Amino acid sequence: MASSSEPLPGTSDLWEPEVGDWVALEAAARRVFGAYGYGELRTPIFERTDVFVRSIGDETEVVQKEMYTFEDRGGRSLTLRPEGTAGVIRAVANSGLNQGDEKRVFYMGPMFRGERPAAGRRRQFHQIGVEAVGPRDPVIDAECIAMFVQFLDEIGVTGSRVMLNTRGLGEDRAQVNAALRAFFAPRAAEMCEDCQRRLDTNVLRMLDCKNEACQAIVVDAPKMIDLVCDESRAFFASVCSSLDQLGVDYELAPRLVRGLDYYIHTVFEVTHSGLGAQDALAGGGRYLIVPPGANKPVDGVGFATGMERLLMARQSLGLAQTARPEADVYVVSLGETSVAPGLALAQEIRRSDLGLRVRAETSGRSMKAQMRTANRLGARLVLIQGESELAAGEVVCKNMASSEQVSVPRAGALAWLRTNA
RNA sequence: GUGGUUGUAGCUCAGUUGGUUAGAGCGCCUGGUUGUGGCCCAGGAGGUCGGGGGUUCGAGUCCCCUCAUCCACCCCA
Repeated sequence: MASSSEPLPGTSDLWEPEVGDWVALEAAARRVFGAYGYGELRTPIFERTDVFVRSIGDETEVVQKEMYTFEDRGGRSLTLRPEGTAGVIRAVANSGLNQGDEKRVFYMGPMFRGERPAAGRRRQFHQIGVEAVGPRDPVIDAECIAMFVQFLDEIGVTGSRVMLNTRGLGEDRAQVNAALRAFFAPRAAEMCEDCQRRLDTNVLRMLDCKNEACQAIVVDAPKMIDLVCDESRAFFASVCSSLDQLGVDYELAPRLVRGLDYYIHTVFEVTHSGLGAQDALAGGGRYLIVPPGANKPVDGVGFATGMERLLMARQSLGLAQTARPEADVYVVSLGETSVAPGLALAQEIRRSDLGLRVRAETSGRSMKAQMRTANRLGARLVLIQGESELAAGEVVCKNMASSEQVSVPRAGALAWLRTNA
């Protein structure tokens, strides 16, 4: 295929009618999240690099090898956002967050990670995310998950699973790591290379290694819930009971840890079997992030879901795409002198309150060619205004489905459309 | 970053052990109706066989390199 006109690897052009599916998804998100009192926030697509490094964690996979980072003309290091939370926290802090304030926001848009593309993984991908910033309240964690479940329900995605775990508080980290190291150290020799390295760099991650040999060992590893402090245990119990009350089904996933450093307490992932190797439909949890320029951390809970993956899930369920015709009305002109009047007629319809999508002949082709075009565009109605109609001050109005057509006075064309559209 | 897969017309794909001007279906255009679409019929346009190099009398077919696709690993949405 032609190479220079192709989009960059891991990116793509999105055309109708697929765009219609995306718009529908976005509309559903706005409706559902709005119903929970969340408002839309649009943050920049790039930020100072440290906005991401400091909140996501400089030891994480995302920061170490996946970010699109560049220098601007002033020599500042900037980065295309690899996820949404860091920017939202920066924006919330910038807008002023008083003690006791709660900011509920959602966002949607492109994110960028320099990974190798695969099923459900793109370099430019699109997330819809939600953040409740302010209170550290387990009920909000539960409500957040319930909200996403409702969203899935409304867009017809069935068969997903909610996986839930806790990471404990930051203060637990040293103790948790020590306990896990004590468990893994004697068995490290039997585990994969990555895990042997992780023993020193990131013990937590050993818990969700997918290597078979490692999994056999991990099964017997101490569970997070048993390693964290009493406060964390109580918090987690509260999240679970709230979910029960909200009627949300979930599964405990003792080995779920997630890849970003800012998480505390609740972490969750929603998986779906129709996605391929990357089976996460959404992921999120509670976090503690120090916004740039601040010295006090900000509490929050949220999640992000991948639009591409939501669409994949829908497709795996056989949910039809919403193909829609390109036009509702086509205006046919016959003869050079009738083209301009035809365009004027089209303009009149477009300016009316009918809300019809109108295409009109611009180059004076044969009637057959124009009718074919009208048919191809999916136009339900055709208005024919040739030279003889112009002379008589009339318009021939045709219903494509029934093939019936009538001649009406030019002034009555809009009225005909109103009753036949 | 590693491994595998695929790359022929706008789309989906054929293309026999390398052999003359590269094919089909769909789509598109024109005509069959001096002003009427869909169905049908006839005709037509459209291809640097992803790109570069090599082997050969001869390469879409074989070899090397490169680019891109899809998938998997890593990790994640």
